[in-house]
Amino acid sequence: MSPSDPATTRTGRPRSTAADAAILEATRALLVELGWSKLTVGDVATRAGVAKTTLYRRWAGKNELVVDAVAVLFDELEMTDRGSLAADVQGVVLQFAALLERPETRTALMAVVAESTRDDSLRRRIRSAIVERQKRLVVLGRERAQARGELRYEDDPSAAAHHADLIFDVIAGAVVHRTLVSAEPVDAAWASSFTALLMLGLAGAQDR
Amino acid sequence: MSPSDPATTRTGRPRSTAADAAILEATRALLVELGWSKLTVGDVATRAGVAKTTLYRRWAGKNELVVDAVAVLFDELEMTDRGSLAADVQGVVLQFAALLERPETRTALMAVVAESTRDDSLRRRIRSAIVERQKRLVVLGRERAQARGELRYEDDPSAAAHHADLIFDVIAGAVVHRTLVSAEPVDAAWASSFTALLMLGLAGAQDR
DNA sequence: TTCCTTACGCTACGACCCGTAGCGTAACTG
DNA sequence: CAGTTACGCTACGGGTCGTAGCGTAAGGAA
Repeated sequence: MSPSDPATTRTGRPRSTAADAAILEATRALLVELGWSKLTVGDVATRAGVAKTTLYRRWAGKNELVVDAVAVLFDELEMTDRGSLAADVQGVVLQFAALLERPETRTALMAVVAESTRDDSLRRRIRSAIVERQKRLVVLGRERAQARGELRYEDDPSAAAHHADLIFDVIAGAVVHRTLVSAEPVDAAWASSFTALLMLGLAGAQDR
Repeated sequence: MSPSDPATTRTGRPRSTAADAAILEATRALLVELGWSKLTVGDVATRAGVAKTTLYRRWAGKNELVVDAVAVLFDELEMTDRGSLAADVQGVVLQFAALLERPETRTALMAVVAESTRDDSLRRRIRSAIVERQKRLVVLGRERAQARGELRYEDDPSAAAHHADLIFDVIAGAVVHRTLVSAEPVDAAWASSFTALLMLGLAGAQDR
């Protein structure tokens, strides 16, 4: 996470971990105040009480900085066992939606994804810092459902991985699209309808 | 679409519709070559063979310009009747995925959505120019499925609209997320798995 | 035709942001 | 203590933005 890892730096003055924290904190604050497009690296450095050169020693630019600044927010996501697959899905949907309600993530998430379409290293950074964190919840929820007998265990491990990826894209994609593209709230009612659709399918969801 | 609408301009020299077309075409070409972040308004004007001031007379800035330039690509989307709801879903998924494979849309779509989180007028422009165009397909597919007897007719028109919105967010969201966030291809196999999930639900999709 | 109005191409401009270089100083190591 | 790296600061060239001002071009109205 923080670029000041003493494992690589043996001698000389060590990187200030306080500067790391101040920079990331300032980045989040300015994302709230200004949004992605008006955020400048110089502003972040000033707000953090740090020289611009200090910031550039740690991050290559705005993209990488914002990814790291926002990534920690995804640690809030957790998968409490709610007793059934449907309840777990609904819970994770509402948690993820709450995260996307925050102005930092709202303005930053799609922006860095857009940038990543032309920058492979940025895409990998997003994957490891953000995407994998969310996907863990899906894998965990699936395992719980299998233990409950709500879902079958897959024989083929490759098919199981593909299935988990599919579920992940459907859940995360629907919430993101609803929030940022359709720009309508993910409330309990929507989460309930979505969960029903996911559990029962198009035809089945109409008959509940 | 094109900002040169003679309805408002009565007297004086009319706007050049050729300039409109050249600007939008140049925008798409430079989106392919440079991507969203490195695209500059000055470059577009030069490529279009037009003065920068001419461009600014028509569009407020990069955001609005790119939305209009990309919007026409969504006219390609069409809903041919494939005989069943599942086939229609799979068809529309593959069509939308093909659109997202194009470098113009790939780099531009999420970027303007990200911008729109802080710009209401841009959000409305995206909605009318892009989102509504896609949503029509969902509404049409639903009506066909109802006519076939695959889906029930809803009594409450408000519930029907919510249901269509939900389906739209699920389909479009999953395809976008798979393509741009997970950065993996939407091929026939994925489309088939997704369609099965949407038709049968989580448990049902495992038993096909 | 002659006027009036608006669009066009061109140039120039201040403002802003980027990313880096160079310097003297600070902090930690052997 | 000497060696090494980080820090704050200043300054800079390069690029983009969005606008103003000019003379000219292309239509409509008297």
